[in-house]
Amino acid sequence: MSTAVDSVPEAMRWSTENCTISRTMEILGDKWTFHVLRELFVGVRRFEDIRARAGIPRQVLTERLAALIERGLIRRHPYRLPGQRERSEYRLTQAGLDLYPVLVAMIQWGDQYLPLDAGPPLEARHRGDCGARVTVRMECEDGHEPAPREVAFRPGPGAQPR
Amino acid sequence: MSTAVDSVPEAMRWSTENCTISRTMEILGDKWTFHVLRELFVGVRRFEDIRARAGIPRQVLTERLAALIERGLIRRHPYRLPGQRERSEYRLTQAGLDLYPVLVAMIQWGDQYLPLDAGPPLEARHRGDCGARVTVRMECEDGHEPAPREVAFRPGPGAQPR
DNA sequence: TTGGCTAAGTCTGTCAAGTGGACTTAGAAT
DNA sequence: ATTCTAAGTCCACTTGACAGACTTAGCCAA
Repeated sequence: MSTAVDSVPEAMRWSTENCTISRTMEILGDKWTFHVLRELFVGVRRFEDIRARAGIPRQVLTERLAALIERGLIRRHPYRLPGQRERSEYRLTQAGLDLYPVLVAMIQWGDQYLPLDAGPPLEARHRGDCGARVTVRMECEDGHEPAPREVAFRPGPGAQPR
Repeated sequence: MSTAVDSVPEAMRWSTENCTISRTMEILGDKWTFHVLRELFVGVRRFEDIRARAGIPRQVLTERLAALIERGLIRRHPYRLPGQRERSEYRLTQAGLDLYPVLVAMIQWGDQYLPLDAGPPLEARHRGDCGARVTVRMECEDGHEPAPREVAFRPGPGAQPR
């Protein structure tokens, strides 16, 4: 069934140049970067451990860690195993930790649309006594909880005409 | 300052094989796929419009659209401009729309850590009368709102030992 | 009925990036 | 001196991105 002509979508009038999603994806938008972040989020912090668990080529890992440091998402932290020289661990900074909602949202989506028979392999939980499962939800400033279809992206104050 | 040896992180005992983040990133984890999704989320649905706005090579766009269709995130929808033959638009399915929290979380992070002088170029808003800004927040099942440091990823029922 | 127009591809050669495997490095222990 | 290890570099190879030209299929005007 063919549709009547929609008017040109409003978004066509605005530039994609400075889009926040693009700029965020410049940093995260890479398969390996996400694998690295996952390892750091689950507490694996050493080069060799990350490499072996995530199956990343060394060169790529070196490059991605350097990029994440430069972007301020992680920092080096020296450690020393007994009988060995000092080495570096990589830890999330506050900026990195603040990606939690992104990762939790991804897990939530994946658990819904790519479920495993055995159940979710990874769960976000409230640390400490509480221990309850953590989810993300959308909420508007008036306190509603809009369903996906009730949400729309609109140009904000920083939008540039094309 | 070097640290005492941490015990081996618990995550090291579990496989990354079936990790939900990885499996989700198989689908989303690509710069261009995200650009395509952004266009669809802001309402740009036609091949040429997406290509031109996002600056995607045609071949790549063809390939990514096919992949998104196969994964069930988008579907083709025929349309007809006056005086032209029928063509296809691409629209988000429910599965695609349910990525809203992921995109909103990314925008929220980007607006915080990669801010523009002019303000956010893109805002998520509650459609219709409300029109208020939409954000995502983490919440645990006991009703707390944990800060990032209070959240932890733990192996769930589907976790596989290595 | 020919030729032009357009959106949506397809084709091609080039070049950058990812990849697996071997090699190197720097402290510490033997 | 030699060995060990985590971290990193080097190399050759292959895959994928890329820009630009070309193709296709309906519709229209002349």
